[in-house]
Amino acid sequence: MPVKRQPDLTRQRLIEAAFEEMHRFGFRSASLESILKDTNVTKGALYHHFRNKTELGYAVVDEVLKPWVEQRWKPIIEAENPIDAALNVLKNRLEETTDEMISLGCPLNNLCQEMSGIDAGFQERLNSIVCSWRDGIAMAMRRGQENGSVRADADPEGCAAFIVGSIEGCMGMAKASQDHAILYKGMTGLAQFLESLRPAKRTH
Amino acid sequence: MPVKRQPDLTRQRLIEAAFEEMHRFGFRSASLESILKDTNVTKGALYHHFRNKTELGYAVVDEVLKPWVEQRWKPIIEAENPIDAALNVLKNRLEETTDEMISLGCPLNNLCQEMSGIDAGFQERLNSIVCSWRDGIAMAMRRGQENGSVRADADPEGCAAFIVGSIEGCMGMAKASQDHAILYKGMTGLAQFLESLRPAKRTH
DNA sequence: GGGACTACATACCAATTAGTATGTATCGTC
DNA sequence: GACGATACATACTAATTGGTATGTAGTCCC
Repeated sequence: MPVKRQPDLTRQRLIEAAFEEMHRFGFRSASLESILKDTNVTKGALYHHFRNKTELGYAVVDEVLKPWVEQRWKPIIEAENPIDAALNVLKNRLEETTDEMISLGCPLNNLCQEMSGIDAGFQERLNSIVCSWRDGIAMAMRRGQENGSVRADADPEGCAAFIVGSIEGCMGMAKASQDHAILYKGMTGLAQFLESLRPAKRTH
Repeated sequence: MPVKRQPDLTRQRLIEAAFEEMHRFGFRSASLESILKDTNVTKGALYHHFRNKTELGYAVVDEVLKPWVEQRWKPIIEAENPIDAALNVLKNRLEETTDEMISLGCPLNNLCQEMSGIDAGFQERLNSIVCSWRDGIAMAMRRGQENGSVRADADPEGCAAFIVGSIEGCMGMAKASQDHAILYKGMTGLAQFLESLRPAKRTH
């Protein structure tokens, strides 16, 4: 006899479909009907699992977007030599960024730009993701300064804000131009900046 | 006898109100009714001046957003020493960026992130703005390389893409965090990058 | 001043939206 | 196996949306 009810799976399918729909159209233009169609779930089921559209959006951020972001930048945050790690991760991210991702943009940045100014619930959740990314980089830089892989006069918080900002920004400009090459050029500039954070060679 | 009809002014008021509404809520969530309410213009008048909502949006981009952006970065593009000019403009922009602007985000970036992936008309128009900004910076850098104010081994196109990306990105992250300080930190990082573009001091 | 064109104004429409009310089948538990 | 709670399914609603049809008054030109 086949299993007829799998509430956890139903819920999971809903937030994953919602993530895609939101990535494509943004939260406010995401259509619940469209999500239901994609998942073959009914409206009754959706409103059983989520109180309203906003709660569904929050669940997407907490349960899909957050791990998605964290997993992507973990290598930098855990690295001994953050500059090497960052350059390596940047290269990998650059290679695996599909044309579709360029066209749709970074799901994190998309939501930030759409919702941060108009919904406190989204703002808090998204900011917590951005903050832990930024703080992770700053921490890695301080560790790098301790072990000598990062120059001592660099400001970890400032650099972290700049790095995160330029990554999201270059991704966004690549989306604006619908051109992968813009991302490549931007990341080359970032690589140059990262190199400048290495300690100066011994002169004597 | 008072003037009863001022079609040009009516049109201007509409696109300016639409610019504000779009800045606040994005294009798709911008409500025509709300724009009409703000301007005391009727629907008939609006649809006399614009064929549909999309054409209104295009007019906003071409006639309000484009000059708004161009005027803001003109000093860099025209400068003899682009690095000095950029640092100066950055400082000014930073000072004049209000809390409301942080909260709502850059109107250019907002629209790019919302519309580039889903409407070719917006994409082309917005991209033309981004491109002329980026190209202007690249041109200024080449000029700087010729007159010796920018190091010769820098890649103008790459740097321009990085500079524009990081400005928009840091602005976006400040919006995400709803914190002016993030913009300040990011722009400090950018200033550091710009300094690294100066020619190395003669060691001879 | 009269006709024609422009610049509006009003009222309406169809589609889509998030959300709800209510009914029913399945599931775990005793 | 009964019973209560969970997990759905169906049908509907109210509000908002962009867009249109049609009417009217100002404006310009001869």
